[in-house]
Amino acid sequence: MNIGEASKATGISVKMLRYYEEIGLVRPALRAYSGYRVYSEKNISMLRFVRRARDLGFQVKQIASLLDLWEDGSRASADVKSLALNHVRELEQRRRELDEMIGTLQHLAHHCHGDNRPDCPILSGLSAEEEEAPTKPRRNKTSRRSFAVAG
Amino acid sequence: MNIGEASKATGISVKMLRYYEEIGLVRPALRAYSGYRVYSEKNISMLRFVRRARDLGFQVKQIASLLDLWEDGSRASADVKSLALNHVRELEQRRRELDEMIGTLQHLAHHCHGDNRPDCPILSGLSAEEEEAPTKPRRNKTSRRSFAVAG
DNA sequence: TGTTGACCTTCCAATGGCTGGAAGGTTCAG
DNA sequence: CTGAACCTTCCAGCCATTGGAAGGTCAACA
Repeated sequence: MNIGEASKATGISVKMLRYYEEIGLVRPALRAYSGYRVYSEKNISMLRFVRRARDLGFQVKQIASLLDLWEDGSRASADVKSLALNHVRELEQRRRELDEMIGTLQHLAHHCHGDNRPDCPILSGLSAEEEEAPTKPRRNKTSRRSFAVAG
Repeated sequence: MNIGEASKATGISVKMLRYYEEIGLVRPALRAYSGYRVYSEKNISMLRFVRRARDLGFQVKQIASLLDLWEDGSRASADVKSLALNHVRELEQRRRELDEMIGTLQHLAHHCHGDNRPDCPILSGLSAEEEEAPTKPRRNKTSRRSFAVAG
């Protein structure tokens, strides 16, 4: 199977197949005399595994770990589970952040007339000093403020 | 106010302040004789606006549009609202995708013993051919498959 | 047999939104 | 005057991916 067929079989683009090889996520494919990459059925199932993991939002490094476990017949399922659950926690964190954004925006939009007048609570909301309790701390090193106005 | 103070006042890193200027998201700051950037209170409130928009997940291009509207006294609030609601829809789409990932992973993890034996439904799940109805179509150009096994 | 045209190869560049670091200038307190 | 804490520019890298150029290979068909 050449790279185009492998792409169709796995749902990974040709570009990505080469990229995954380049970064060492998967072992280099064998080559035909022509220099073309040749994929075995085993390669294909590995790659499908990779794609499914990507679809679940795993990063390349995590997929590398998963692949190691996948290939390791003496793995402990606990290791896989912990990796998976850690990832779930990350996804849930991202979901919480999304939820907060959606909530805030919907709240702002709800109060916006949405007509041809310029008054807009969305824009005022975005201009607001700093509303409510800041849920996540600003990623600022220090929070002391010295508001000297430069001449 | 120099760039460090502006950073503290807005919650945008010094690097980002320079970057936003470079990509044209905000107008170049005035300069002192020394070459240092000098920020006015008006700059600061613009930048705060920018940060709040980023915190709500808007991309730089969208923030540029929002800034245009913000500065345009004759804007129609409908334009702002539509921009915001479009963004909400994107966020909701991302949340749906997250939900699906989380659901699938939790389902898999739930069936994994998580002990020191190697059997692991998570890994088998990731190896699975193609489970259920594919919710989103693969981003593959064609879906015909030709599984010729290369010699 | 030659010619398409669809493949394949490598390499280099760009995307977005940042962060880091080097090399050097400025400011300010001691 | 010295030193540190700023500031400046520029260049490079991160992640996962896409795009394109320049060129080699393969299969079908005239």
